[in-house]
Amino acid sequence: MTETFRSDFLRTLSARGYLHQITDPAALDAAASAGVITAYVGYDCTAPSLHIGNLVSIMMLRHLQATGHKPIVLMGGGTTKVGDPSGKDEGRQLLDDDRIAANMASIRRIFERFLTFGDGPTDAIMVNNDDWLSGLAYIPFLRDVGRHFSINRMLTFDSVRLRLDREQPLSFLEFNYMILQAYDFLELNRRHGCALQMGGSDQWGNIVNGTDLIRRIAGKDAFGLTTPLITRADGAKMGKTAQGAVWLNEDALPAFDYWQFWRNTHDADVGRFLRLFTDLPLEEIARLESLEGAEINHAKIMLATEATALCRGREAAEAAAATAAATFAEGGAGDDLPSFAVAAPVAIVEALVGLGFAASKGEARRLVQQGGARVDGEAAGEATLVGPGQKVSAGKKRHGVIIAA
RNA sequence: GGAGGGGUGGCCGAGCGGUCAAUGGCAGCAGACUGUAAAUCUGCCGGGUUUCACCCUACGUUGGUUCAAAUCCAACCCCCUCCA
Repeated sequence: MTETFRSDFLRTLSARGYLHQITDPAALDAAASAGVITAYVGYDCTAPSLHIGNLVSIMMLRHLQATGHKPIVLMGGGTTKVGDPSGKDEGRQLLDDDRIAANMASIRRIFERFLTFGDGPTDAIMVNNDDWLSGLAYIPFLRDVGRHFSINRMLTFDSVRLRLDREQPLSFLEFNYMILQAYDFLELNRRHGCALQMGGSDQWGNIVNGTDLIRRIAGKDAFGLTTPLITRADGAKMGKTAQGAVWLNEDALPAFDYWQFWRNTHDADVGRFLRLFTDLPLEEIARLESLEGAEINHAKIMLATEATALCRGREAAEAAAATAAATFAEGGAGDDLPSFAVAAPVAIVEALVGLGFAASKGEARRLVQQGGARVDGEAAGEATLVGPGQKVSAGKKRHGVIIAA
């Protein structure tokens, strides 16, 4: 996607590496140049927090708003009840309504960090597709919407075809997901004049279904845009750590850990991630990216602090950066480190488990035996006791402090 | 419906009566080297404990044979291939 765009919006997305496919690039560019366009991204409510994998699209909404357009955050309260079959071999476990509502409430908060909500023309709004999906009447829906979908064609979409090719079961419930998502787009087009749906490349099929449906029923043009799948330089899927997903919510992942995730980015990914996940100007990124050797650590610190500031606030980001500096550069301990409260000194093994650095005492013992456990920087033996005020480290990257109960 | 093959630790994949908590690879953890990077090398990698040992839980499910089963038998569940 290297063509030159006239609109700020597409120029920005293009320059920062967000573009994978666009249904009609020239027409979308013209529309974005001519006036305010309204665009949406849909989010599942399958977990209490979104994770790094959703961040690309969130940043895209941010750039959309920054370049003078209107973002809609669509919460998939209704579609989550169905489950997107894309890219999965097995049907997703169905969540009950309470769970979905709780997840949605928890997810909402993160968007306020990235977008400005309100009633103005380019203020972001948040809507829940359960509002229109749950009340749908089956027969009218089939007659109005269902008639526009060709089974023959749906069977050719990756999300469906891959399942069928592998002879994995695909329930009728899941088969309907793409129809509902297309209908969402139509509904948003009607209600809010939404003309663009964005998403990850795995959503292409679903998105195209939506633009087609709008053309057929409303007789209007609508656009779709997808981002590339973001992988790490070593090919691994991004955002997976040993502990699991990298969550955006503070209660699911402390700011310090979030900061550390970005700080540990591979050299080869730094430039790309700075463009995608921070607001830093491109010239500055080019400069940071050109640093070599140990110098590139400055770029990583910028990446970590800027990315954390967006998601958790500037204050939390600075605090995390300060903790990292105190802990790693000065060998001390920062305020953001995990802590474990004890009433009296305990065995090193207890402390390692208590701090969450080992899943079992056996694992903790192994850590000690291999010389990976340290107390205040000194290698610890199995007999070592630790008490309040001491710093306990597991390996070089995990540090915690013992506090008084 | 008939014939055959298969279900093993987070994943892939050996084992096919004792020496099996189960070869190997991936992932993960630690150590060395570094720059809190990558690559590389080394060690660890079910749980527990009073750790060179012992105990518990594990090889689809449930029973059985045996001093002894992931390995043999039966039934059941699920998956794959071919035939109808």
